[in-house]
Amino acid sequence: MRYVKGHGQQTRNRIVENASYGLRQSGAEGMSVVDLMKLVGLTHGGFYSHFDSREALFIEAFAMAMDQTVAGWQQLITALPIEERFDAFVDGYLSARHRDNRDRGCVLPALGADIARSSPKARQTFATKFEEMIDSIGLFFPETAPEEARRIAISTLATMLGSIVLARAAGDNALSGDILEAGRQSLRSQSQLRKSGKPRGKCGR
Amino acid sequence: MRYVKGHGQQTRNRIVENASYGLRQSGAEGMSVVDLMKLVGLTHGGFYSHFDSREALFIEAFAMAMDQTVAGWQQLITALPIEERFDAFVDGYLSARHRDNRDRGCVLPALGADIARSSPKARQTFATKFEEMIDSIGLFFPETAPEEARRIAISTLATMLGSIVLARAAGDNALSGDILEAGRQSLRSQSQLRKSGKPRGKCGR
DNA sequence: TGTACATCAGTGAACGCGCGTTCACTGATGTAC
DNA sequence: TGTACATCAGTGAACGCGCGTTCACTGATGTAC
Repeated sequence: MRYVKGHGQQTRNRIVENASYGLRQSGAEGMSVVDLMKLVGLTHGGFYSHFDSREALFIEAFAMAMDQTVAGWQQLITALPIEERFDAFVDGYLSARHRDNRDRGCVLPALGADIARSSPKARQTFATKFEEMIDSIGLFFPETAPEEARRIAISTLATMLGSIVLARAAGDNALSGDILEAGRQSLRSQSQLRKSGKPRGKCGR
Repeated sequence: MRYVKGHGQQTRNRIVENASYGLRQSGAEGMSVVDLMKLVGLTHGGFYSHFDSREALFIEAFAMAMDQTVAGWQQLITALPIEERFDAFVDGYLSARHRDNRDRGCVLPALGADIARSSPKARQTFATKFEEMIDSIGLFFPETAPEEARRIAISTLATMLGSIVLARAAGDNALSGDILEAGRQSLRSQSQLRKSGKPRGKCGR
């Protein structure tokens, strides 16, 4: 083979990319090397020309899935005027379309629970990229103090990923719709309150 | 064997109970029949005296994990005066202890993503028991209209499970602590707002 | 320019392994007489 | 009360299967002369 220069690298990228989709679709344990290579259009033996092990690919594919997730957000976000961005982000995330398309969707609901059981390297990747996610969401709140923007970003992500996990578990029915709607309403009303400029009461201890 | 009457049923219960813990610890795919039976103190062959298949056990163990989760909440809740219940529930759920004890913790962060990939029977179980969870949380808001109590219950659960998923992925460090704290603050400030009796603005479309 | 060789992505049979599952068997108990 | 038999939870070897991984090989391309 080796048709053109850089062909090997290109194949390698295709493997990682397909793995990034397959992982989100089927979970960390759900995608075999044979199935993956079939998807790419090659036989399984060639896999080890590109990667030392399935685990090594997992690390890379997971990192790509995190990157693609953030990139998707940023693309959506920058196409809209500032004041519409947060609502559009929430509506896009908590949509039936996102619920029904695991493979191209956010990596957090798809692989979140798996990461806790993964290797230290994968978890380090998570920690680094998750900080990027937080910063990315934090841009929605330019007028808020950094520590509070960070808190809001984190709890927003938690609510969104939790809602998608529940909506996917429920399936495609009234309950699933209720779950998405509950998440949207909760995030929207919190957003509205922030916009109205009311100082939030310091609560607790 | 067969030492006493009902011994078989008792063993069966021990298998389901251990599976309910093992599933939450290791995920739907992570616990083998051999490992499970070792935990119970028996050899693997005996498993099929009690269950038709691993899948049949999964259904039952998952149902038990859902039941145990709700039962744990109700136990915690009824031990406190009404006005302290919600905060205590949130603090207990979004605690380092819960993060670090997957096997006895809430089934949603542990198995939520797996359910979407499970059999229709398991998903039906989820839908039924999840409604019980919602109703259980809804009791925290006795003065709120039922539909709104339902929405609040769902989004509260989503935020909590999402926070635990993220905190477990992060591990046991500052980021993990930030995630738990962000969830607590978000849920508390929403709770405070509801208590202050302000009519929430109908937002949207 | 033409020829011989090196390179290396990709092939596909084969490997050991752990899994879920089956099955002939064991042996302590309950039951019939 | 004592004996023979039925019951059935539990044992552990064995099964087929799919998995991740290895390896000798292929064959189109790049390179040296």
